[in-house]
Amino acid sequence: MRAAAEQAAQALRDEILSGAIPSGARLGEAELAGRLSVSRTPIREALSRLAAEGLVEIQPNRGARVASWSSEQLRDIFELRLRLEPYAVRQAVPNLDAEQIAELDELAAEMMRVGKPGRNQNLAAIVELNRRFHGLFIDAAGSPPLAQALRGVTHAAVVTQNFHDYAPAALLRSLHHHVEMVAAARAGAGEWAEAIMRAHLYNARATMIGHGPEEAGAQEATTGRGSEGAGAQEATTGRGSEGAGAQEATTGHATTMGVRA
Amino acid sequence: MRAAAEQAAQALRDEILSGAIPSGARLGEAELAGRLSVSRTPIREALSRLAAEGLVEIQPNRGARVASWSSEQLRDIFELRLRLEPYAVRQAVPNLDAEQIAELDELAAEMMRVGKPGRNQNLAAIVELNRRFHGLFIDAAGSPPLAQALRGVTHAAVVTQNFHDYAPAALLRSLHHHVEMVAAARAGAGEWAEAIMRAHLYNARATMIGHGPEEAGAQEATTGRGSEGAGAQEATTGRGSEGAGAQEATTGHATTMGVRA
DNA sequence: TCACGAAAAGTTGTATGCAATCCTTGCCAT
DNA sequence: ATGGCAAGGATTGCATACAACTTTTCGTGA
Repeated sequence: MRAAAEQAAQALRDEILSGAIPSGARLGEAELAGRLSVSRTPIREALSRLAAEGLVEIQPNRGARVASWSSEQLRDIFELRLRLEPYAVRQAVPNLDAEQIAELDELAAEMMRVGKPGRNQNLAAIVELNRRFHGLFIDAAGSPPLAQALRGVTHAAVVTQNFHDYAPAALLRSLHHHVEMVAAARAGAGEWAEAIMRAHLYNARATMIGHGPEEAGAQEATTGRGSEGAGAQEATTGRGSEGAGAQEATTGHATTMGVRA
Repeated sequence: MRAAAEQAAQALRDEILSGAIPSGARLGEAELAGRLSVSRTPIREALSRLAAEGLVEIQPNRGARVASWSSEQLRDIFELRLRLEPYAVRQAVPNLDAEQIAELDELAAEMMRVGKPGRNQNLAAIVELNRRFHGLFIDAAGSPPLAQALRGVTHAAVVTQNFHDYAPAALLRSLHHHVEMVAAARAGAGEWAEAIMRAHLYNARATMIGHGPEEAGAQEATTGRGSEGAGAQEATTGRGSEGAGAQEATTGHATTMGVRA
């Protein structure tokens, strides 16, 4: 897979993560092919890749849609992140060189800048910055299997984590966590960074899906629980999508994207 | 993706997991297409899927190979499994119904049968049984994100875990773990099952890659560590592969498959 | 003899055409 | 009026043809 397919995948990734294409929206192959000026073949390739990353869901003979997550799945995702990401950060800290720490510093600072309440608060920009921030730590952990396991859920969660639902106080906490994490990394204190990451995730989870692990009364007697069948229940989110006018959609931030129920 | 592609993916998965196709072997699209009697298109689709699962590695413009893991990656994989799979088992236990427990029982018993030392010890069969055993627990945990994260590493590890390297005593321990896990599940004792799974993984890791976490002296100053570039360093494992004579290869168990360095 | 380079063969990447499946719309019977 | 059914349209899945890249091989010159 190269040039066309990779490019198409990246374009779609950006559009999805930025919210230009709302979650649940249908992704017709012909439409995408026309819009991105490539054939359907690389489009299919790209959709496969994004499906593997968890960004889109493919149903046989029925096309692809932008993925969406139930609040239950969201709980699962955070449970997973809590189990892996603090560990990843601890492993990463000793591996970080000066350049990487500088980049983390820059990212954290930039997020503080664009996230500061008031006008010209650019929440959409945070999504991408945040993704790079977490991604840098994950890569630096130096464990490809760990990175692969986390990629999907950070993508997924980050998309959902559209920061629009953040209460101002929680958002500020989150941004300060980033800064503190950089400080911990610079000090070479892996366990410090790990602790902050854990707090970071708890904070995010609390705003995302009511707080607490809800450990008790969790099973609620869902008998078999048929593995993982496609659970996209008619999420046809607007978007008439006549002609090739997808440009102006880029500006509109989706408000409650990702969360299904 | 359906019929042809799914079928091709399953066929390749089986051949890889059973060891019929040795790790590191090249997977030419044309050859596979001819052998499985489908076009190259579904083959590419299948390879993409398997790459997402971590079973094959794709290098742009250079084709696909059966994945192989360095002993360092193997350590990473077990670190990941240790972090996720015991938890998965604990979550799964309350969800298991009688039928599933019966199936687990059957699988554990069957593994004891075919794994018992002596002649007609069928090690190849254990790989598949073991995969189903672990997979059943993982699915029953009821967390699609968790399942996806684990799928890759259990696949990978199970492939490597070809049981040929097991010392007889370690293999027996492993088989007894399965039986005990079923007992714990039947008793509804999630924490018991969790503990056994943890021991199970430690035991596997010890035979796989020298024991111990090797926590100290782990960083060994690998400076940048360029994210995740393709690190398949000429693993051209024999297999002249003239003509379409891939049938007889099905019988030969690869002896030290998966482990690269 | 070795190194460098170019051509050729083989393989992957992309585009397009056709077949199969699914969804929609309209009609008919109850 | 509502439910079921069939035909049409639209979309996905697969196959094949062509283009681009990579690797190998053979030849030439130092």
